[in-house]
Amino acid sequence: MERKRADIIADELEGLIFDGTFGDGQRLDEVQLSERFDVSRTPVREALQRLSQSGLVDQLPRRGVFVRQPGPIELIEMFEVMAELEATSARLAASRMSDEALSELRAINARCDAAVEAQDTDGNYRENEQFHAFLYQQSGNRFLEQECLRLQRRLQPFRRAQLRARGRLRQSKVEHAQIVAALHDGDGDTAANLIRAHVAVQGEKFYHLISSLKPAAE
Amino acid sequence: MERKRADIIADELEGLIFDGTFGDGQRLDEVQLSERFDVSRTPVREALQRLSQSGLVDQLPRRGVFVRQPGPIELIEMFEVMAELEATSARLAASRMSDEALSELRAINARCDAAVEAQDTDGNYRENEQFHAFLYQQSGNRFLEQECLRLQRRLQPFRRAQLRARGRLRQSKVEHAQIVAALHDGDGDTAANLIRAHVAVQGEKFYHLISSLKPAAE
DNA sequence: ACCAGATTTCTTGTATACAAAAATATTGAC
DNA sequence: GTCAATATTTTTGTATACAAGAAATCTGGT
Repeated sequence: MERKRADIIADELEGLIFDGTFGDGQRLDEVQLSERFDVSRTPVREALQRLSQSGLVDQLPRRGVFVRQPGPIELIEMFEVMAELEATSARLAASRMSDEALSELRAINARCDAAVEAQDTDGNYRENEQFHAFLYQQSGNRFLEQECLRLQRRLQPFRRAQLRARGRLRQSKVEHAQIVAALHDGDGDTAANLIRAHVAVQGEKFYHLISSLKPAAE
Repeated sequence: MERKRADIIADELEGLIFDGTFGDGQRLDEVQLSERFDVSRTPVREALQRLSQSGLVDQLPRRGVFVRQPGPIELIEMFEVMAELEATSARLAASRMSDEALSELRAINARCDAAVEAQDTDGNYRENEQFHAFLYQQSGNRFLEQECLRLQRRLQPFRRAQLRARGRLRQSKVEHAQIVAALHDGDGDTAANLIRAHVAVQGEKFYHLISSLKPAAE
């Protein structure tokens, strides 16, 4: 059993916001939700508070909570920050990671490549996440690791959306290989620059994706 | 009136944790706190949840919440991340900030220097915070700005503690001047490196401060 | 018909009541 | 006296009840 009802509800709501079931600006009614999840308002309120702190909803006092989907500009900004945090991870990892860790990274990357070859989108996504998470860990800075994971989680749905962009997978594979090489050489600055570009490009791709869709939506 | 009781309590508790009234590992009893603030358990619980998300307390299911003061290692880690985020701010600001903004920055820095000369510790602290906050803003990345402010707030009590270190103020003044100069030149990389060192040194100073105190405490 | 003020309804924020789980105390066997 | 099993107490998590603020509706005047 997961810890508390409030936590389950928070995760559930997070998913519903991520997958767009609750659109931007939509009000989340406490009683409606409590009926939906068949609990009282108390755990629902706790869950909503959590989402509010995560920035997924805005909580206006005495007014209610409203879904707050990041717009294209904010997304670019978030990817920009993510790129910097990951770059820092890589730079630190380059000087701190052991030979065993490097082997482990290669192994993860190999699984990632294999998934690409097998057209296994889900598998590739998982291993790719692993690749990045492993780098956070190897930065040797636990706090940095936590912050990276937090932001990665937040950007997850958007990453996933643009993963299908044509040719992105091949390109990503090449970039990963370059990153591993830089880490092998202990060249922190190169690794940092590579990762920065690798992550930032996702934000840009997503931006273009959005822009091309926006006119159609109106 | 501040938004809700829960918010007031959260801020109050935050202060009590920051100033050390509640030490590391101490359990925060819901009923005790509700009596102390003369409210029911409900707003207290909401406040505790907020602190839990901010990382100021650990919340063990069905066990209670416990104060979680960062140890020296974690502090260094946090300062390291802060340094990177600020470095990014500076780098972006160097290419994005206008001439008017640069003037404004100079003005803030002048007030900061004046406070140093006047031995006005509090004033200097405020203006110094302003200086940094202004740079976050000038990064042109709102998300980055928010993240910087969040972490700055978290590290506030520790910054303050080591601010009195002998000669630090003078040194800090010089560093600020260098940073302004780099921004004037639009030299983002130099500005980033300067800021990174400027912030990271605080973490190191604090580490040494702690280390020298630790033996005495035992 | 339209607007201002009052009234009602609805929703959030807080208090209290209850349930379940963990910590503590108690009792009994060896 | 010590340990273990059980009973009691505490404390957290959840449900419900109540209060107060905001939105919506109604009413009367122009």
